Amino acid sequence: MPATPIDLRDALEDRILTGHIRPGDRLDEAALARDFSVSRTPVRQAIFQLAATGLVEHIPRRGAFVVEIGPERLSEMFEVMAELEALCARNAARRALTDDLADLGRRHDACTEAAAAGDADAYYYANERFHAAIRTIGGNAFLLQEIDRLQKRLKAFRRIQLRARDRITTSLEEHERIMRCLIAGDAESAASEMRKHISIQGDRFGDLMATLSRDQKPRHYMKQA
Amino acid sequence: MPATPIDLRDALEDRILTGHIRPGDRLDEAALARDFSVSRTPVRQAIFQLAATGLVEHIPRRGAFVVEIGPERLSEMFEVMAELEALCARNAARRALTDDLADLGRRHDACTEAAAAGDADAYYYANERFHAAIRTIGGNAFLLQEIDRLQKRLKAFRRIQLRARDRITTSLEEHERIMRCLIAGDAESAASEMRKHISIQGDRFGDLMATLSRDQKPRHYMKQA
DNA sequence: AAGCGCGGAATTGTATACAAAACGATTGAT
DNA sequence: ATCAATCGTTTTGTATACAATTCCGCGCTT
Repeated sequence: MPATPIDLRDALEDRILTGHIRPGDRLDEAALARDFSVSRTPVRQAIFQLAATGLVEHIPRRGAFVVEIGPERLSEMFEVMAELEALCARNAARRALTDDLADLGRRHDACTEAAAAGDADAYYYANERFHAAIRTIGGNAFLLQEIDRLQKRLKAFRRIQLRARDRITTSLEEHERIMRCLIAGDAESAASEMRKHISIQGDRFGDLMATLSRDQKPRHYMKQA
Repeated sequence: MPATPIDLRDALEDRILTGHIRPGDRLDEAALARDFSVSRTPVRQAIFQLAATGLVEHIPRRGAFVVEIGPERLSEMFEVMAELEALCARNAARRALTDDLADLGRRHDACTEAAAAGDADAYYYANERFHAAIRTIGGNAFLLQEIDRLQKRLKAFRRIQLRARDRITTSLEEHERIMRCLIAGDAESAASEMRKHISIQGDRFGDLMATLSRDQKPRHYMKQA
């Protein structure tokens, strides 16, 4: 990538999301500037923007670091995510048209197929599409935007994917239940099922994190000099 | 304020939140730079940060504008806010210690007094403190952070306050109900009451907005040249 | 008179230069 | 030998200069 005149921010964000730059790493302005063949000025802009969204933490005269999220914070984020997705489901149950449900059904089928094939990657993708559909049907554009933002922040920590076979099976069952609620137009149940569905992922992820972080020592800066 | 070496961002944000700079206004880099007695560089940083949080919208070669939120978007934001506060309430119901409840009771009393005195400003403040307590008891730091961010974005449109007398009365009744749920440890009811409580505010605010916006014409830029 | 194009002024975006603060390491004292 | 202070280096933060684009108004054409 020789030059990125339009949106350097996305390029940097991408490096973080893809794990090229990892949590805890310092964002070296000069190095990034060289790397992207621009001056430090636009690099700093990008860094500050990412700091404002919460993806990186900027410490005034020390530098910017990709946020390191501990298990507790991660669990908190999943709790919020669960609530937001539950809201989508609640709205979707009320607002879904028959066409929407048909489309959703197709996406659910795709999940089923991926699960049957035991293709974890395919399931991951189909799962995303299933949830995306529900979010869209929910029809709250602002909510969608917030969910996207939160997803980005979580994605940085999704490098280690949940590929456990049994999880896919239960995940699919949960989708099944959610779908039934949506078809029935039962908003409260849809919300509650969705909340559970996401929470479980969060719990599992949290467990995994906790396990992995055991042999990772705290890496850098302290609050005060 | 002759100089703001540390955090210009907050100063700018404050100008927006206090209505000194209003929705739809363009943020003139040069003017702000003069105004704060700094160069354009830090001003631009601040603007970009605010853009990333969603308070201002930055259009590449056109400038930055304080976001103008229409009634629909506002309603969406309130819906999300209601859900987030409901989550706080749900957690608070589960996690509240007796000390927490005692403190909350005192804050509730403050609301009651303000309402009895018919002091809308005092009620507004006491109300804030009541909600803040519940959020804290909820104990999800990330959630708190998100709520703060959302509040800021809404506050820019709260210049016109809800001072209706009857609203205060019903608001107080709603607080009463929420408190009972919290004391009883009924998480689901607490969440649902809180959601209703916030939603109503949103609806009323939306109505007000819709009324006011009738004689305000669209002000600026269009998507494409 | 209305629409179009052209040119100057203003504004945004980027680069570079410089000031100030933090970091690291070497040196000196106890 | 350990700790502390100081000097040089590195890195962040700010200012300024300049390039590029957009905005705005003028005059021209039809």
